[in-house]
This record gives sequence, C-alpha cells and structure tokens, in this order.
Amino acid sequence: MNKPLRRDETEPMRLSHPDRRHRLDTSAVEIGLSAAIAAVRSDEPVVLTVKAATGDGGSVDALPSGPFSPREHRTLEGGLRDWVSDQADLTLGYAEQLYTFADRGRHANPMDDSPHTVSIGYLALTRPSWPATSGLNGNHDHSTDAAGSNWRSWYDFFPWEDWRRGRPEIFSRVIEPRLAEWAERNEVPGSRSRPVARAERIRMAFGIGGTWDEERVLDRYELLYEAGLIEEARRDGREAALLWGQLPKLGVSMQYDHRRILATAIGRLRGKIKYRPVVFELMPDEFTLFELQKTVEAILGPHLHKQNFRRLVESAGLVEPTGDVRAKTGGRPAKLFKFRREVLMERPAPGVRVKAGRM
Amino acid sequence: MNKPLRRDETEPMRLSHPDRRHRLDTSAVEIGLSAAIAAVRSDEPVVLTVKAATGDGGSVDALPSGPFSPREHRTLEGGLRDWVSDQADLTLGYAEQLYTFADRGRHANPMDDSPHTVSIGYLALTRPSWPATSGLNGNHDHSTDAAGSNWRSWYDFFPWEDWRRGRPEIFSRVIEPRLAEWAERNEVPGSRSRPVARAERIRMAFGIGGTWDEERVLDRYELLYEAGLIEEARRDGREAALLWGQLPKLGVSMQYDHRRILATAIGRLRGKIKYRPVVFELMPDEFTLFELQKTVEAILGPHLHKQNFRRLVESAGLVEPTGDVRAKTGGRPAKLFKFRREVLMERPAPGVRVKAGRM
DNA sequence: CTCATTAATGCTCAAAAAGAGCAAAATGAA
DNA sequence: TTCATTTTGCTCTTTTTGAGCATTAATGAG
Repeated sequence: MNKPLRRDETEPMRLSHPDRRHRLDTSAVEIGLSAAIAAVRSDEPVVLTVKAATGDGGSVDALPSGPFSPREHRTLEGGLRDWVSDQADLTLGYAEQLYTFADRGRHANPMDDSPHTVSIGYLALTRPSWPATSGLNGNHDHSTDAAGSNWRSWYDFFPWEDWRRGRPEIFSRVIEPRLAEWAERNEVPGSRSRPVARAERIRMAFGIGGTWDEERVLDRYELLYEAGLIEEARRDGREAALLWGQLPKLGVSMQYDHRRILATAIGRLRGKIKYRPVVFELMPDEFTLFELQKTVEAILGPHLHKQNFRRLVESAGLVEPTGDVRAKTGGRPAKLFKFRREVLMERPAPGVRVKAGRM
Repeated sequence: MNKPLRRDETEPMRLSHPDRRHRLDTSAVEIGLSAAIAAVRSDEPVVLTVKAATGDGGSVDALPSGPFSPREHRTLEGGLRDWVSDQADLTLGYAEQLYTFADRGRHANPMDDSPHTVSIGYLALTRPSWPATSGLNGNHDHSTDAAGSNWRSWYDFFPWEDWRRGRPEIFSRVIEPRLAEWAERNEVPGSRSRPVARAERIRMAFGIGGTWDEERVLDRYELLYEAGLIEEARRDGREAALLWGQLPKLGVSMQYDHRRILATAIGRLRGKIKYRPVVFELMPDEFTLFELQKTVEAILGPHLHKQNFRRLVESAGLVEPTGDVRAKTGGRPAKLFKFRREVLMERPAPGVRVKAGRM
C-alpha cells in the first residue's frame, strides 16, 4: 500500500504541463487500428482478412489495419474506416470499438527496437452484398475479391468455437489433455500472485462440468495462448507447450495480436446480438424469419426452437412483413420481412433474446 | 466508394516495416490513462477525484490519471494502477477498461502543439472501507483524504442523471428548452451527413415520450456537449449555446475529457450490474439484503420491490447467510449475508436481474 | 391430377419467472 | 404493554418461456 504523497509530488496535472516533450521518448507510442469485419454468408460466419508478409517471405492472414495518424484522422473510427476502404473494397457500415491492447511482446516483435504499439480493435458488421458467391461450398473454400481480401470462416481461426455439429472432437483429442497438463504445472516458482488457479480458470472458460458459455471466446483464446498451445504464443517468444511441433495446430494463426482481436469481436457479437438488434446489420433488406434464425444460429450456435423464435421476433416488433413471399423454399413459401427501424427509437431496443444461459 | 487498390499500394503490412521511424512524428501519440473509481457511501454513489491545476491558477476536478509509459508499464492496467496508487491512497481492486477516446480537441488544448493524446478510460470499483466518514451528510459535503483526493457524488457532475427524487427539475427548466432550440438549428449549412436528426437523437437519449434508459449516460452527455450546454464544450472551443453565461451550469465540469469518461463509467456500471455480480465489489464483507438493495438503487435509481429483490438475490444463489444479524435497524434485526464467491464459477454468473426496460 | 414430401405458420399447454401485496415476526421506544 | 417500524415468509396473478402438435401451401413424382 502506498503512502500518501504530497500534492506537489503527485503531479496529477502532469499531462497539462506545456513542456513535456522531453518525455516523448518514454511515453510516445504508435497506435494500430484493426477491424474484425464480420458477415454471414450461406449460414457461415465469416471475417474479412488480408494477406500480410512475414519476415521470411511468407504471408499470414491479418485483419484490415493501419496506424492511427492524428494529423490525418480526426477520430479513431475515421482512421479505421480509411484503412479499411484502402485495403478492402468495402465501406464500413456499423462499427464499434472493442478493446485496446498493449501487452508488450504481443504486437511488435520483442527484439525490435521500434516504438511500442498499442492496438485498438474494432468490430464491424456488414451485409453479404456480394455476388452471392455461390455459397462457400461446404468447408474451407474462401474467395478473394478485387482488393486481395478474403472472407474466411471464423472457425478456421477458432475451430473449438464451432459447436454446430456438436462438441468439436478437438477438445478430447488436444485441448483437454494439454490444458490439464498445463494446469498440473501450476506451481511456477517465483510467479506473481495467481488470483485464480489454472484449473479453475479452465473450468470457467471451457465450462467443464458446467455449461459452455459461447461468449467467453477471448477467455478461451487467452488461456490457450498462455498454455502455449497457440502458435502466436510461440512466435511471441513464450514458453512453448510440451511437445510443440508434435501438436496439431489449433486453428489458423494471424498477424500480431489480430487473432486476439477477432476473439474479442466474436465474443462481443455473441453477447450483443442477444440484447441489441444488431443481427439486422448482417441481413439483406428482405429476409424470411428462418433466414434470420439461421443467421443468429451461425453466430451463437444452432439451438433455437423455430416457432418460438418466430414468436419472439414478431412480438418484439423487430420486423414487419413486406407483403412479398419467397418461393422455392422447398415447402410452403415464406413471408418476407424487413427490419422495423422504428424499434431503434423504442426504449429497450431489444435483440434476439435468446435465453442467456442455456440455448 | 473507393476503387480497389493494387496490393503494393495498400501496404497492409505497413506496421511491420522495420524502418518506420520516420513516420513517428505523424503517428506517435501519448496515451493517457484515467480511472473512474466508484464506490457507494451512505447510499450515495461517489467517485474519486483529485484536484488539478488549470492554466490560470485555479483548479479543476480530475480523475486519477497519468500517461502510459511502455518502458515502465508492462500493461495498460498496470500503468493505471500505478497512477492511482500514486495519486490516491488506494489500491485498486476490480478494474475494467471502458473505452479509448481520441477526438481532437477534447483532451489537449487545440492551440497547443503538444503531441496528440489518446485517452483510455477505466472503471474501477471499491468498497467503502473508510472510517465510516460519518456519512456525507445530506448533499454536497465531500471529504478529502490524506492524499488530497475526494469522494464526490456522481450526481454533482451529472445532476440530470439523479432520478432518486423523481424527474430532476433541471429538465424542464434548462435541458429541454435548450435542446429543443438546438434541434431547431438543425440545418447546419455544409454539414456532413446526419444519419439521425437531432430531434430524434434527443428523443432516444432522453426518452422523451418513451422511457428513460438509465444506461445511456454517455449519449446524453455527448448530446449536451454537442449542443454547447456543457462547460467543456466551450472550453474546447466549440460553438457555444445561445446565451452562454446566462445559462445555469449543467453539473460540475472536469479536466480534459474526464467527465466523458465518467459518463461512460456510470453507463457501463448501470448496465453491468444487471447481468454480472459486480455489486458485491461495492459491498463490505457482510451486509443485509436491504443494504444490498440500497446500493443497487443508488446506482440504478430506486425502483425495487423489497420482497421480490430478496427473492431474486437469494434464489439466484448470490448470497449466503453468515448466521449473524444486524440489530438497530429500526425494526426487526436483519440477517447478515455474504457474497457466495462460488457463483463466479457457475455459468451465467448473474447480476441483479432488474427487469431491463422498466424499473 | 393426386399424393407424398417439405417447410412455413398457427395454436395450445405446462412450467418458470416476474410483479404486487398481505401478514406474521422481531425489535426499540413510548 | 402497546405502538411503530422493519425484516421476512407466503400467496396470487400475470407474463414469459419451452415444447410440441396440427394445419397450410408449395414442389415434384407417378
């Protein structure tokens, strides 16, 4: 516990000191803006990636990103939008700031003497306005657009988050045994205080013995990173897991801390969709209720009762029928709906209130 | 809409370029860390402030804050904790990052040629461990502790957020007429696109004709700022409201963008308390259920049905009785409870689920 | 053209949660 | 003792969920 300092020692108004330029070298940082731009195409949640060069001539997936330049950009979000429209043929609609990361060693290479980079992540949502793309047939096909950016499935980067066909087998095959092993090595000599023991953190993040919480995407990623099971951890010079190299790779890795930003984005979207009408940012102007449901399920996992979903959405006043119908659904034609923008004005502005807890 | 650029023009890997130091002057920024540290004392929600000097020899209220120095601070939150323990005699417990602000002109003085400052706001919660402080008698008395920091009521800074004694009269006396006037002046020549008209934004933020949404603290503050009704807006050189100087001051102003950060903090806390067990960060180890209710009400506004609140909290398993009772309640003695830490391990980790929407 | 198949849609019913209020229990004060 | 006051236990009603059956309106095969 610190002793109280005298007023003139605390310098709480230090920032206003006009002659602080001499401190620039210690406190100046560079800011990186990165966008996780999400869409749902053919019931597959996808994110926009660009290719970035690695030092050794290869390339990695990266999020559209670039440095914030206070001279050119009036606001952070403005800067982000500029970078995105430069790097991908896309103008951002909905965008929200996620988090600012600054952990040393997770952005710039630690060997590098370049200025420290602080990384601000954004979540953006967009509609699948594309030429229908003939639908990402099945699994890993991802198309490249004119500007060299790709839409890739979220789950390429986070296979353990994909519960659409039940619990991914990667848990029992890799994650659980390796994490258990890491939890065993709990007693690191000289480590700082651990408020929660490793085993407990694992239980909470992965819902062992409890329920899977689809929102804890970042917790899970961070745990895997700390346990050295994530390629980025090795790249950042962290203690590698036992038997590195013999381990199957846990998802596709990304540049810098971009996979961490994407994890944050997925978690945030999964949470927000439940209490704010953000799904509609992902939908075309007209859609059937089942298409809406499929989009929600692409994000949260497929758990919804069709009739109740419809009742919920309609009774919340989120949509209104356009009068048209969509034929060739394989059965009875479906009524088309559109988003009732007015709900944004109504107070709670509800989302798709999927019972938080068990779905 | 931008034309797609060729790969070599986009430079998506620009950040990894090893020789980017020449760009430092355009993209280096300084990062300010600020903490809104909240507590509830004698049923009054309070925030920790320090005094900061203004240019003209006066002083302003400020949040504990300081620059982030990548050399000294391993993480952002670490830096924040250092600054707080320097400036106030307090070690932070719970802390979460809120938002990163960078709008030009809202931190450093626009005339100043000092480096641009980006401001990262945090919300921290703490218990009223103090010497009982004899209870903030009534209204505006605020005590100063050893390190020169004060606990002041939230509502000193945001009087319009205080609905504990009904709708504040400041609405009809000042806010509504002035905002209406500002909405009239809607058609600013040469302005950029306004996605939502002023009147509509006012309706949404202040719930005119709808319901007051206690979480939209930041929206309301920003609107009042834009309308020039907030002292900081004038200080930042913005177009002042008509009749400035004749207007009563809308709350106590703060240094830089600290009032904006505080608004963000209040909004976030009001939201989070409903779905995560964060109230307990504000409570002493033992408390009665009514004390718990009073604390929630201090934050959200007084709306809770006593018996149902008790049923909710108990049935959610948030607390367990200690076995002791508190006498001198003025009536029947109240059982003392403590927080059941185990709920943090249980999946939804519920908050005080006050019906979102109408309270 | 008829029938089987497939989805969309309409409705019912039971269980759980939320909103309100009555009344007994346990104190201190008059 | 009696009264005022606050905690606490319970009941009752209304809403909201969770689940499933039945009907409707297309399509395609024979």
